[in-house]
Amino acid sequence: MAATSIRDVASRAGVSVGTVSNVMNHPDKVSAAVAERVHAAITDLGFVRNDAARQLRAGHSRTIGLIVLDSRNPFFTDLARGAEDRAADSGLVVMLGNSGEDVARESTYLDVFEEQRVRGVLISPFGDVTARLETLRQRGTRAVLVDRQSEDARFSSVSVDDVAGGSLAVGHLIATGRRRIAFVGGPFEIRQVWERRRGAEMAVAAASGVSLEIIEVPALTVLAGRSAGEAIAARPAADRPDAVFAANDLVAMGILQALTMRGSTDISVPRDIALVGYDDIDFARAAVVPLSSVRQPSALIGQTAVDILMEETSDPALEPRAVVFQPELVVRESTGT
Amino acid sequence: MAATSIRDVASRAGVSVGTVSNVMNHPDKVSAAVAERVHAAITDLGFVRNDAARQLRAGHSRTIGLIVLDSRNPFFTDLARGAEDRAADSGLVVMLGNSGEDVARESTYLDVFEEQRVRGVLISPFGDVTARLETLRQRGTRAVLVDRQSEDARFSSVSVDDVAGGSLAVGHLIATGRRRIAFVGGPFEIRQVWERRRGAEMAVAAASGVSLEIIEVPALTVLAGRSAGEAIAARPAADRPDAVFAANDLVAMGILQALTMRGSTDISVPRDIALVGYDDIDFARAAVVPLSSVRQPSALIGQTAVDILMEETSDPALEPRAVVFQPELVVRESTGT
DNA sequence: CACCGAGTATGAATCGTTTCAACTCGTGGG
DNA sequence: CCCACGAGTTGAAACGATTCATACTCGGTG
Repeated sequence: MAATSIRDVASRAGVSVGTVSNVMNHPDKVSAAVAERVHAAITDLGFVRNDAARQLRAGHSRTIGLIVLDSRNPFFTDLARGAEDRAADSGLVVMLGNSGEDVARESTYLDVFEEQRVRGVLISPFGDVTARLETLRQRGTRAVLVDRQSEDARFSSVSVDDVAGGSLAVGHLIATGRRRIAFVGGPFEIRQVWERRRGAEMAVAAASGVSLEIIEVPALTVLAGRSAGEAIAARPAADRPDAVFAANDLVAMGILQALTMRGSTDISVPRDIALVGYDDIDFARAAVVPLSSVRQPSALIGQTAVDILMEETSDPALEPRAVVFQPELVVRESTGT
Repeated sequence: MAATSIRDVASRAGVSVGTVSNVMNHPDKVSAAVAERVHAAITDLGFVRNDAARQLRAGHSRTIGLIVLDSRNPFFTDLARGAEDRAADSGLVVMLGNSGEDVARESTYLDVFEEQRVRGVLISPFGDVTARLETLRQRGTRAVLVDRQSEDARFSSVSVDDVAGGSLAVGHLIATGRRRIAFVGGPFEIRQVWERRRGAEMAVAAASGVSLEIIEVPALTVLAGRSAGEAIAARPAADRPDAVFAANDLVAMGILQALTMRGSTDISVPRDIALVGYDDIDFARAAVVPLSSVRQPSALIGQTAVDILMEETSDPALEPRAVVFQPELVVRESTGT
């Protein structure tokens, strides 16, 4: 509770508080001898700058807020990692908030981040937050959407073309001879889910004799995937799809577990049902049946988002811009032979 | 850039700043009529409290710092999730820092968190941080170790008995008839790794005719595991261990990938090599061969750590205490028939 | 010898909130 | 009719770092 302040340092070093501040923030304005003495005083007293005071004066903090849909999804931890690394380059820290696909939590995090006067917010939105982000901006806090484009281009965004990804996945299934395809995903309020589905529908429409069944799940989790997989396995063989495109890898792995773990009925992946996931998380390749998946440059998304945020905060007049990466199909055994 | 302050709110509501503050922090001290007017003014002006100013006055912030060894390891994201949830109950936010098994980053995060005057630090230490944490405490910032016990009981900790876990894993391997066991893990500066190894050694010592080989890896990652697995697979069959205990599930999954993916040599898990991991992450059960693992109550660790931190900050005189959970073996196919 | 300017150092003002002692005012008891 | 009391309200002080106009110091120049 010593609570040594800059004033204590000043008096011990025999200089004024302004000088101490200069030593720390504008070393060029200070003579070597004085700097030396001040540094000695700082270490002697174990002085640690109070960031709250600094930021009160500065008007903004040294942190970036990041809100993700699911902090347990490796895709988002990779994204966060990318953001964190890039932020560190600018001496910033990332505060990670997990909305868990819950509008209340999402909103709470926005509140907290605004009270903290974060440098900016990176958000993978769940609810309809455009209005909220608009008022945020009016009050001086920028936001960049991650993993999703701003529908009306009012905010910068870094995303991946999910429609293309969906087409890629289902196009591949069709090319390998599948005809009764199921899309497993949800909730559809998540735009990414919706767009992957749209991509799937486009691929189906472009082929002939191919059907697409939509199986909605309540969340993009392994558990939800397992339930969906069990439901599929419980059907008579003739009613089952011969291929499944899951909205992300967690769901895909849940489905895979359900299909492969039931001892009695023998459903083989990929023989009976081919399976494609989305995100290409590290664990996908280590799955029971190594999972084909649509790869997104997760860390790069986080890095780019931070870059854009830094540009925008240094020049607030900048027009919002949308960076869109292209996804890439990774074929493994779950759709192979 | 409106930067509406509490003063603006006060003048618009026709009251003093003290009253506005009371409306927000001590509603009981304020008449209903005035509270009403103040709330109206707040919404009219879109006032958002400046947390920096609040915390400057209060002397501490509303955040908790958490430093983990590897933010990509599901064990730690689960732990973080537990901490985050519990913190939210007290209106706090968790700042997540990833040391990535790097002393410099770890130290930087400690610096940043101290400047931010966080409520407390939860840390899964990598380097030798006791001295550092000691000075932190002297200056008023408490720390709680997570996933590791404080050797000299100077800090509270929430951990799991890693020696017991190691014994559990290797005991199980021995009980199922394995005799040439390998422990794959590292770096040994990570105490958890060291203790799991110790547990393994104890189990081996308690049996007869069982050997334990130590294979060191540079990090607890899938990649490191894969290299180790490849090295094992490259040996002549007679030189290979008949069981492997991996220091965590990431390493185990890497090993599994290496053993199962090489087309030529046919090594079967568990027939030729049984495999046990550690942490029982969600993905372990979905692995190529569902992975036996030692389960830790990850989220509970995070929750408990926050609880302890809250207790200690509200009563700084409290003696440090160590909560130790017991691990649990989960048997799946990788060590089964 | 007075004056200049570059190079340094000073310290009061400032950021926005919370706290707290002091004040106001209406009410009920004596 | 006065006083004491309590509930409600006020406004200035404090938190600690940064900024910036001001002041000081010296060596050099006209």
